[in-house]
Formats: sequence, structure tokens, C-alpha cells
Amino acid sequence: MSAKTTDTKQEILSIGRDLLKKVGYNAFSYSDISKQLNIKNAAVHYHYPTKEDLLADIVNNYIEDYKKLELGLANSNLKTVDKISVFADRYAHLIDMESICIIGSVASDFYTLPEAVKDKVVSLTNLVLGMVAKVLEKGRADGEIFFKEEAHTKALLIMTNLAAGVQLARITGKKDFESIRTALIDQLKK
Amino acid sequence: MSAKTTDTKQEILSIGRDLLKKVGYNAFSYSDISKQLNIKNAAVHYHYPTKEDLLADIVNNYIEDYKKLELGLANSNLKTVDKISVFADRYAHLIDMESICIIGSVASDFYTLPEAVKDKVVSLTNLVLGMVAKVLEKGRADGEIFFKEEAHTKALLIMTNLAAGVQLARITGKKDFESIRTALIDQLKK
DNA sequence: GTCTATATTCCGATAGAC
DNA sequence: GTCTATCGGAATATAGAC
Repeated sequence: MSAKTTDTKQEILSIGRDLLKKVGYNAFSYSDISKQLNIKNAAVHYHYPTKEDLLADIVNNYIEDYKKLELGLANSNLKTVDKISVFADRYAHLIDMESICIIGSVASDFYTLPEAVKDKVVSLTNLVLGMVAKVLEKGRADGEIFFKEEAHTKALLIMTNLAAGVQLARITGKKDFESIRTALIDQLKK
Repeated sequence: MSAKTTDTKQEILSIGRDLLKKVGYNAFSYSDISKQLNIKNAAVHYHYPTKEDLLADIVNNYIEDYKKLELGLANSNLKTVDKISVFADRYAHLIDMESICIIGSVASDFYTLPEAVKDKVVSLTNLVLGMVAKVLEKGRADGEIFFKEEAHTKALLIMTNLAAGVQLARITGKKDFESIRTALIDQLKK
């Protein structure tokens, strides 16, 4: 139990993660978090002394999550198209949560982020792009999917479709995201 | 001259536009603007009583800009691929300005925007998507470009590639955006 | 160890000077 | 008409109570 993190800290992390994806780093305050937990805003500072500390933990948390997802996909029996669908489903779910993806959120706020966090954001982004590229490359080698670009470029195309797709959905509706999802899956089937 | 807008107001609008695209609606203050003009922050309030007024004018300004661009493209002799390239070039330029596209910026901050502005954002977005879709549809009818999706869907795919492409470039570098640009133009040539 | 009372700074906005 | 001095409130953060 020595490594156990308190429930309060876990809840702060979870609420912070949701707020980051819903309104962005500059638009939420410690008060927004403390009110949800019925504590004073300063209590949040005990667990995370500065907002930068909280943000850093959120990003680290996503790095861990994506490492697990990468392992899960690598060890799964899913067909390549279904692996990409798993990925697309995660983005579709964001829309229902009134969220955008973590990378899009911090990218929009990038020039206002603490320097130390920017490095972590780069790591997270490279992790996700690399994961998608690997899935695509293997799928093509196995003859399951088709694309002519480099795997890294194709990963960029798909990732940007999804990331900006959830952003656009806030403005024009979820139907547009579904059109994007369907189209990019169809493209892989050639 | 009766309709003339003061230089100060014009400069406020211009600086506000730049700040909106660089750091987002919640991350800039009237002080950021007033300092650049060597006036007091309250002087900005004379020209734009509330921050919402400024944001609304910025979005309206973009609507006018894009209407002009749409007319310009419709009356031009450019080939379809070059019209899309004009569009992609605008996005590439944003990266050099440390900016992201206006639609991506307000989409990320959407749930913190004043209600009245959200409607304008919807109009702007539909305007841009419609413009791109029209260019694509005409280009396909003229046999200049090829794509199998509906024109609206293809516009979504291209727009999201570009919008999230400039966001990603902040994190992983401009080279990734150039890969995206090259790939999406190549796709149109089939 | 966990949280509250309090300080400090900066925000958007108003009232009033020139 | 244009801008400055100033207000009320909210933000992040510290010091100290329990």
C-alpha cells in the first residue's frame, strides 16, 4: 500500500483530466475542481502544489494509458481495421463527453504551457503517432489494409481526421464526425 | 468617411485576432492588447465594451474574409488542385505565425464561448466547409480531381487534415504538416 | 497528513477626466 | 469621442490550523 495514492488525489486527477479536455488548460481553475469535491480550492494545492504539477501528472497519466493501449493492441487478435476502429471509437466517445482529445487540447494551448510540460506533450504525441503507424505498417505488410503513403504520414492523416473531427463536431454536430470515421475506415479497405 | 473605423479599433481587432489564434480566447487579456498599443487596458473597453464584443467582431471579420476568398476562387482561372493548394498555403502560413486556424481555436474553447458567438462560429464553419466542398465538387465534375466520397465528406477530411495538422506542427514540427499537405494534394490527383 | 483562512496578483469592466 | 484611474471579483498560491 505504500505506493497508494489518496482517493482525493485520484479524484482531482480525474476531474482535472475531464476539464482539460472539455475547456482547456487556461479555462479551468482549482475552484472548479474543489467545488466538485466539496472542499476548498486550497486543498487541491496540497495534492498538486501548482497547476503545472497537475497538468504534468495528467499528461503522464495519458502516456501510461497509451502505453497500455499499445500493448493491448499488439497482443490482441483484432484485425487491423478493427484496431483502427478501436482508436476511432475512443474519439467518438470524446464527443459524448463534451471533450476533445488530449493532444488537440494541449496543442491549442501550447504557447501557454509550462516549458517542462511541453516536453511531455511531445513524448505523448510521438507515442500515439508511433503506435498508429506501427498498426498501419503491420496491417499493410499482412495484406489486410491498403495505403500508398508512408506509414508515418498515413498515421498523421488519420490522427488529424480524428482529432479535428471531434473539434468540428462541437460546431457542426456528431454526424460530420461519423462521416469522417466511415470514410477513413473505407479508405483503408481500398 | 462616416463608416471609417478608427485606427486604434482596427489595431485592436488585428492584435485580438492574432492572440486568439496563438493562445486562444481564454488565454489573452485586454492588457495583452493594450500593452502592444501603449495604452491602458481600459481604453480597449471603449472600442470593445466586453471581450465578447471583440470576439464577435473577430469572427465576423473572418466571415467577411472567407466570403471574399470564395468569390476570388470562383472568379479565378486556377486549376482545382491549385485552389486547394491556396487553401493549404494559408494553413502553412499559420504555423510561421505561431497560430492555429480560427475554427480550431474557437472549437477548442467552444464550451467557454458566449452563446451569441457560438452561432457566428457555426456560420463561419459552414461557410468554409461549403466553399471547399464546392471547389471539390466542381473539380470532380470537370474531371480535374478524383475522390469517391461525397464532396462534403471529402471537404471534412481535407479540412481536418489541415486544421489538426497546424496544431500537431506545434508539437512535432512543421515537417509533419508538409507531409500532410503533400499527401492530401497527391490523393486528389489519384 | 490533510485541509482552511488568507494574501497577492491579475482579470474584465465601470465611472469619470480631458 | 477617446482614454485613464479605479473597482469588484476570481485566479493561483502560501502560511498555518487541526
